[in-house]
Amino acid sequence: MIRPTIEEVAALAGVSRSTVSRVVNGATAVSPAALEAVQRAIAELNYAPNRAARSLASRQAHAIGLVIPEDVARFFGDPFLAEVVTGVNGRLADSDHVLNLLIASDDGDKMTRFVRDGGVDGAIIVSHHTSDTFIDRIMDAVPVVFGGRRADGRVTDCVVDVDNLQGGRTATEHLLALGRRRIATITGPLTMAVGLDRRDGYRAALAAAGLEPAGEIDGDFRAQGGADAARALLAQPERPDAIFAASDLMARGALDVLQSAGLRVPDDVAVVGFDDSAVAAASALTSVRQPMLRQGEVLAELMLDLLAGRPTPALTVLPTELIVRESAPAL
Amino acid sequence: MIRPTIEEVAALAGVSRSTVSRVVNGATAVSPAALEAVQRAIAELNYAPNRAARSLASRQAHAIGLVIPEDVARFFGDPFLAEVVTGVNGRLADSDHVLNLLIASDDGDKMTRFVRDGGVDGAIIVSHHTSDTFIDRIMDAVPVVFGGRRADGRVTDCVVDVDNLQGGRTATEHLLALGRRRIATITGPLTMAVGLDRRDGYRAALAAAGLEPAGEIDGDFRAQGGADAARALLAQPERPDAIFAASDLMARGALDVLQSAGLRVPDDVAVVGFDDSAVAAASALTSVRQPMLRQGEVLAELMLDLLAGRPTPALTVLPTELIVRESAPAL
DNA sequence: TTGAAAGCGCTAACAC
DNA sequence: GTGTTAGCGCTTTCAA
Repeated sequence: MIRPTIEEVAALAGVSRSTVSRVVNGATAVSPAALEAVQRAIAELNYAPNRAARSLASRQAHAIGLVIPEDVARFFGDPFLAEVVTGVNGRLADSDHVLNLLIASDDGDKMTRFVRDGGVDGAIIVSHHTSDTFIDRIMDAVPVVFGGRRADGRVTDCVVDVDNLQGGRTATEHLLALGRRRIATITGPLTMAVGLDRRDGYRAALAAAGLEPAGEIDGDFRAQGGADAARALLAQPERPDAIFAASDLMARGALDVLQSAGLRVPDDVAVVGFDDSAVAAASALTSVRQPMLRQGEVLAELMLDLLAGRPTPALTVLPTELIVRESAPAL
Repeated sequence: MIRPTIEEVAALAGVSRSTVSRVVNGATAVSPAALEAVQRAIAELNYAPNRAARSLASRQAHAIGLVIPEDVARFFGDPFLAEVVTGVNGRLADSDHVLNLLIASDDGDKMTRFVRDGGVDGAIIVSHHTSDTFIDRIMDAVPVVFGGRRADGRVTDCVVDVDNLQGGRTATEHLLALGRRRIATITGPLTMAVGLDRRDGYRAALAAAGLEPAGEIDGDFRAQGGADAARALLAQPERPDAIFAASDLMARGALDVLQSAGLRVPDDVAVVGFDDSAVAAASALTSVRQPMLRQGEVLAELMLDLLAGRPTPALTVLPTELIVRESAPAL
């Protein structure tokens, strides 16, 4: 498998290397005749430009990195993130950038160096925490697009967020409309903006109704965390009559615990989740739907815009929608 | 953020570029004095070699790709794969290769081209199906290491497998020892060697006991698939008294269905899963443990060996172990 | 042990 | 529209 060089293509097509290069890079000014000759030669030789050479000369990697936080298992277990990645990948499919999922390893900063040394042209960061130290180091090397605001309030160029505040509020209002008065919440990590926002939406709705939270416990977005949190909630002196969990996975964990405790859902405890992922449908869970795939697509789109020097909005907020199912049915 | 070049480092250290290059690439023959001067200069300038230039000159990407099958959601949802990736990443941490997770998109072959154009030095392929067309195309471009045999029986250089046959057999024998006689299985995809092997182990154990399978249904490794399969099993004229599911996720899905159907586990139906992932522990599920992290580490290790030209075994088989919990307790 | 010199395969001015 | 000419920043013989 010897790869042909641009030189050979040029020779076969009877043109210069420059012309071949022009064709390869979306010919702006090439005669139809030359264009065709080159395309034919490329096809015949099965030519593909050498990435390293191209990067070196053009100072572009033609690759976009999507940074996966160190805790790979958590990232992989999250249906929301899977959808986001799918969206990003889909949008990038017909660009000439490849997607590289990069793991943010702690040790020696490998990922950071890769990014800084020109491994990618830009980075998409999702599922980030206040404790992530790599963010600043890659931000001053390449353009970065964030899925979700930075929880520490740092300013960033470009973020795609979901209206988590409204989502938390809607979920809680639904529970209130159902007549529930002892509403608890299982939050996401409070080191993440999503975690904070959903909780704040919950608080806002309760406050508007003149009620106090009936319990706020961090469930870390995972099923196990949700189960643990639910147990803690049940151990409280006054049992909640409703739970708003900031992710479907946590809601699902809570559902298991409620069931084991012999409590009926929604009769004894109504439950609302967040994401409207496959788990929600499978568990008849009322959930706040967020456009996961779309978020990925927008993230990719913005990155492409940024790289092309097109103007981009600093903040894009995507809407949420309450999907009502049996765990907290309509009145 | 202007990156210093090797030239500047050389100047500061008072040596030639060649010497700096030698130091950067694991100095084979550099005087202690030069070595130190260079190291000091590198530190002072915060120098890191330009990836593209390095790749171009050395014809090495210093990167290893781990190919993620198109169906991102399935890959991400699988705790086994998350562990494997963690293992690979961990082993690669102190090598000078970065790990790139690459998504095998269908359209236009983006990932394949990336690999063939020198984007990575080698590829690790896990979770592959007989229908995957990209495999052959990357195999003739770079060294490839497989997690799991190819289900179509094609010969490959280097595969790391788990003793799935034995695992399936052990699980089934345990159920037999419990006195179960109508044992059904929920298989993984039969387009994957793991799927086939675990089922064959199950069959072998039954055959040895002179029994027939009480049902074999494909559950695709996911919770939803496991639930659907369990429903199909319950719809059969004779209800199974035990189920061996080829993954914990499927076992978990089955557990839910059994519970909804008012059946007691293990009294009415005993259940054994596979993976011994977090779900198993959380659900008190008896499961066949496979060394997931270790598999990732071995995969990475072999790739590194391959790239270094060291001899590598064509097949490495890792052992499994039955972990007994309440869903199929010890006698 | 070290340096000089010749590229790696491509892009990007610049001239034609 | 097209070719010529320089490099991009590094590795790597080859001599010294």
